[in-house]
Amino acid sequence: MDFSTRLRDHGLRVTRQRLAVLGVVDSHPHSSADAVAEKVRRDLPELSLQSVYNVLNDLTAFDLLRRFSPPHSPALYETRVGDNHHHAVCTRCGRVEDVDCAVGHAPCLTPSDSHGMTIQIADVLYQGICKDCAERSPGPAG
Amino acid sequence: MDFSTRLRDHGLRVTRQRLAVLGVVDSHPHSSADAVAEKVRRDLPELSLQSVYNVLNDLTAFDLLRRFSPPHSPALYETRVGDNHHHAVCTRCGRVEDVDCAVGHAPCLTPSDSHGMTIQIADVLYQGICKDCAERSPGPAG
DNA sequence: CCGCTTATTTTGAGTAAGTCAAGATAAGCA
DNA sequence: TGCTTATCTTGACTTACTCAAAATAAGCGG
Ligand SMILES: [Mn+2]
Ligand SMILES: [Mn+2]
Ligand SMILES: [Zn+2]
Ligand SMILES: [Zn+2]
Repeated sequence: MDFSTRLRDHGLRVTRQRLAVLGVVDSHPHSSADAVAEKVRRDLPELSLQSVYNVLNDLTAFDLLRRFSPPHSPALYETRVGDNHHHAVCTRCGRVEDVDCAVGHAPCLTPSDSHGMTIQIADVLYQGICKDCAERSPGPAG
Repeated sequence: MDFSTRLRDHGLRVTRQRLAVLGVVDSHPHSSADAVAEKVRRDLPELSLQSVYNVLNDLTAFDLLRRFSPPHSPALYETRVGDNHHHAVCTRCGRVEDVDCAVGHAPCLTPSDSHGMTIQIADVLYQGICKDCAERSPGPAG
């Protein structure tokens, strides 16, 4: 189902700004608001940064986008929603990779004890050193 | 082992500021920098917020503290390090609870495929509705 | 297609969280 | 006790993001 249809299905208006943001996030997963703005402006130079934030927030609320917040980084966005996949972040260069759920189907949604909380999302963030950074300087973490 | 010893073991100086911050974080796990500053100032009124950031950053780097960054929240700190435990955050009230690793001992450290990255930390962040918030208004997520 | 309604975007200001750098202070050692 | 330099404080600054009001334009009824 294309983005226009999905927007309409939620009662949201189909605007150039929303379609452009969705297109950029779709082709550049794990982009920050700034990065999205910069790329969208190649097609839509007059796009305001505020609109990028508006669009990202609205579409995240309606689950057309997914947001996650790695440490030392602005929030990142992707169109891959609903599959509870995880992320690995390189602590040296910030590189982000998708990681499928470790132990079969969404096991992370059933924690051993959650103090009576009803869990809806499990965001798993792996932190480590990516291959390139390890080759560049094989020392310990940093 | 007490905090002074652990500081010295890393070649770090033992200062009132560091001990006070460690004490507050220890008795108030999952505190933000602001919250730490406010509580430390009951004993050490002249403590600067910049020093709180300095101390939290330095001690996190030496693994005397652990930091994590829930969405829509400043970074939170705790003294419970090295056991790879996880966190559940209420999306309504922000409450944070510790959650032991779901599937035995640190399974989260071995993701199915990490694109060649050497994983060192797995931060699992469960998001949901806490018991109190659910009782207050039992509707769907918020 | 036209005009209306109101969601969306833009503009401009403002805030929260945290960093950077220079000088003052004090921890640890001789 | 005095020296060295890590640490702390002060003050300015940045980044990431929010808030509110005015301008624009999407979608609908005619
Ligand atoms: Mn992803
Ligand atoms: Mn904890
Ligand atoms: Zn890397
Ligand atoms: Zn709650």
